[in-house]
Amino acid sequence: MSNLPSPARPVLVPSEGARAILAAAEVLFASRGYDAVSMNEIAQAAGVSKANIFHHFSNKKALYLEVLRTACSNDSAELLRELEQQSGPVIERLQRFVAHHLASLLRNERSARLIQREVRQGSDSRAKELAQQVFGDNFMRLLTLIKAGQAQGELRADVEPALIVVLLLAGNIFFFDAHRVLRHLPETSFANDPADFNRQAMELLLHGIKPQN
Amino acid sequence: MSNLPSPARPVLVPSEGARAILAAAEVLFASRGYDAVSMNEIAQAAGVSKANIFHHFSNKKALYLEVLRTACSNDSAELLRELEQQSGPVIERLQRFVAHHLASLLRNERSARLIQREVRQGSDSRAKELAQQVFGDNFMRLLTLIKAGQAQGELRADVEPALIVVLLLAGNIFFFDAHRVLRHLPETSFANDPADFNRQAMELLLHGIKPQN
DNA sequence: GTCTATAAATGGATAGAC
DNA sequence: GTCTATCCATTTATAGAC
Repeated sequence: MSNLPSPARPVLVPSEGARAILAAAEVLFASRGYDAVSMNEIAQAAGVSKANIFHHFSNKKALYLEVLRTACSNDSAELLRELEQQSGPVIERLQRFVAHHLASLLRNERSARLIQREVRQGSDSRAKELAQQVFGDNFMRLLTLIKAGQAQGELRADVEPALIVVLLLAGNIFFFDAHRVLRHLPETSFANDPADFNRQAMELLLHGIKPQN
Repeated sequence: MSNLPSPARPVLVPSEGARAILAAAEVLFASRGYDAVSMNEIAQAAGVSKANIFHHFSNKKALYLEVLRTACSNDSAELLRELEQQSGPVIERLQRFVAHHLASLLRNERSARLIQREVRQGSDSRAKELAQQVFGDNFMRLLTLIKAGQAQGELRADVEPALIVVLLLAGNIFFFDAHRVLRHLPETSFANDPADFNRQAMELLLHGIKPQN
């Protein structure tokens, strides 16, 4: 996969056929990955001819990148909005964000899977692109939120803020990835209840697993 | 993908050619996934003819499952050994395990990626198989370790033990998946130093991110 | 924009000699 | 066990009519 399409590109309004193709492709690419899905299959799912796909998209890779691009911008925009509209104590804001983030992952499962695939198997230059164009804004906003909490004494000041961000996200993403497997392991009732997982994980992260003296 | 091969299967010693094929296939499947890799490619990488692969393995899926099976048993065995040889205070044992686990993920990057792919895109019945046959033992051992810590007062008793296990693993797996991307985000010096990440993350998980009053 | 028909290449898998 | 040669289905992509 080559570069992520530049955001300053002229975005034409897609025709009805094109939208049907994009929607069908998103479902298929997300659930089985780029290589396992054929253009034939996409055409059938979209209810158009295979040649019609090549009329709207120059080749398979271009179609995939278009699917990926819209997934990225949708998800990213949604989370950014959430982060901006926040108010109140930092801890509560973090709690709301984390809950919203996990719910958003589960609700937009397809986009999330697409993006994660890129994170994991993309090249090094692609990792940089993703960091800057997709995750950069959200990450920095979380960072400043946490620094604000530290400045006000709501959070410990002797911890790297980025580490807190990472642990918050790690829990959510692990839950998203693994809850199907977790359910089959012992004593994991929370695996069926994302909100409950969020509550317990946040409580744990706030107070630690050591008894308070 | 059908069932994981039964562990009680008669394991014949593989010939030299078969081992070369398995090794080449592991590299390719791990880095690009099942569908993106062709038998032609594997043959070239292994330095044998394509027909020879079909002599040793009945078809592509069988080859893939064999690769996966050895990856699972190797990784799982290594971690089980680590957990069994442990002694000392529970917190220190957890710390050693977590460090060992992350190092093992990074060292055996290929096996880890193969197994993770199965966790993420496998069917529901496959998720159950993985939970029981691959992760079950390690998970339960960690569980009893944490319960021991709670019983002795080393750890808070009012937290679900499985949740602690999940958060420990989540940090490691997130680091493993995302450190390439993390490196390009601001203030993430720990992204280049797994041991440092482990230290800081464990400290945070032990004491929490709230100031101790 | 949409289609049918077809090209050109590659995919997994087999036959049969050595 | 290993090879060359081949089969056949499927793949991406194009040509050209409507």
